[in-house]
Amino acid sequence: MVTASRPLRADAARNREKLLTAAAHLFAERGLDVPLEHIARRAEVSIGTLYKHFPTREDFVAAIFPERLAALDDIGAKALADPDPWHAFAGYLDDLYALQAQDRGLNDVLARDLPDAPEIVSACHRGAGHAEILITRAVEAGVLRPDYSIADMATLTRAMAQVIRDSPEEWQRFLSIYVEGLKVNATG
Amino acid sequence: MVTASRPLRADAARNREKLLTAAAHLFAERGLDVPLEHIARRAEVSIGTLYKHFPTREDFVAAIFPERLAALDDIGAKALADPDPWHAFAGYLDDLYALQAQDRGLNDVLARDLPDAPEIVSACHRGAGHAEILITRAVEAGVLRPDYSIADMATLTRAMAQVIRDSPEEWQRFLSIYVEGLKVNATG
DNA sequence: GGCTAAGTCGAGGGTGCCCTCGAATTTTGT
DNA sequence: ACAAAATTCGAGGGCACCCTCGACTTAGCC
Repeated sequence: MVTASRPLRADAARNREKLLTAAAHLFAERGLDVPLEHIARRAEVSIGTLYKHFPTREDFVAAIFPERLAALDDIGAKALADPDPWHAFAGYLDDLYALQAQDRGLNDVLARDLPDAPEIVSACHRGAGHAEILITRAVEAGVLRPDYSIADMATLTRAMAQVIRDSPEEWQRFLSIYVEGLKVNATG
Repeated sequence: MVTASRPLRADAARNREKLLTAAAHLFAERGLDVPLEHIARRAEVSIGTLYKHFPTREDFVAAIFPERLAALDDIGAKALADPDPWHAFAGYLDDLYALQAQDRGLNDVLARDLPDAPEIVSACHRGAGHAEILITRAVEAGVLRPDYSIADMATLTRAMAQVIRDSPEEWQRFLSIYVEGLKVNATG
């Protein structure tokens, strides 16, 4: 399936690179919805060339985010290595949203249901896998409310995306209140 | 300032009414960003006539929402009448977001900083006044975490707006978790 | 009925974004 | 150095939305 197409011509490779870094910057600064024309301009390349290399916005997303989503695995690994189930779980949330807060584009990727690139989907699945384990552990240790689920985390993620967007200074406080509500001793 | 302009001609009054109800429905169903052309179409009135009556989108908002925001006062009054400070506070939040969940347009109005119509602003101020009292009461009763503020509620409102938008079945659960985190016994 | 002010209409101009396609240009292999 | 292949370019067509304006219609008054 994947045709091992002959290498790109020198100028094409250069332009592809320029487009990629332009898109990476603009996504991070302005989110996933930047006009493609802005990307082309910033890359100092014509709009036609942009479409030659990346026929759809999704192609940009697929090229840029899998690498960034690797950070998710790091965060997951770090949390899984933590022997304290509560600290592991809460730390995971902190790290996850800190990541989102740094990158408007990533924030969009994780908040939307949309992005369909298979590599993105699988990265999210891996992330959900880690989260699942962290949740189970914390529940079994009796420190996390027993009905907590991945679905709740998905909802939280969309809410956090919004909070990060409109008040980037307050997301930590907001999260800490929510997390407080998850502690098992709080139930009742 | 307010010129007591002579009464509208019959057809004009009729059209104004049609526009208002069309806008009210569309705002509630689709949110504040519906194309004005859709409102005109639904009202069976030309786009020119729409602009005659409501030169800006804000004019629609200003005409429609003050009435709906009256519900805020009811909710506030109900909560203030509740002798249990915790129940009053938590009930206020429940009622407020239930209101938002029923009306996509209202959800937008309360989530955005934008809408500048003076009547909207004052309704929100009144709402904030009630909330302030409820917070103070609950804090003084020792049931609400003492550092909780109106600013936190504003953040919550934006977060809830998002949750309501993309998972209308889950906002109650989400809110209940958050509120759990606010109980004073939960701190620590 | 007829006059006039008030109101209605919708074509059309403006903007911003999307995407395509053929002509012009550049790289690369010989 | 040259031709073929690959790539670039950007004008321009499409679409959705915004808003205006002058020609037409109608309500309301005598």
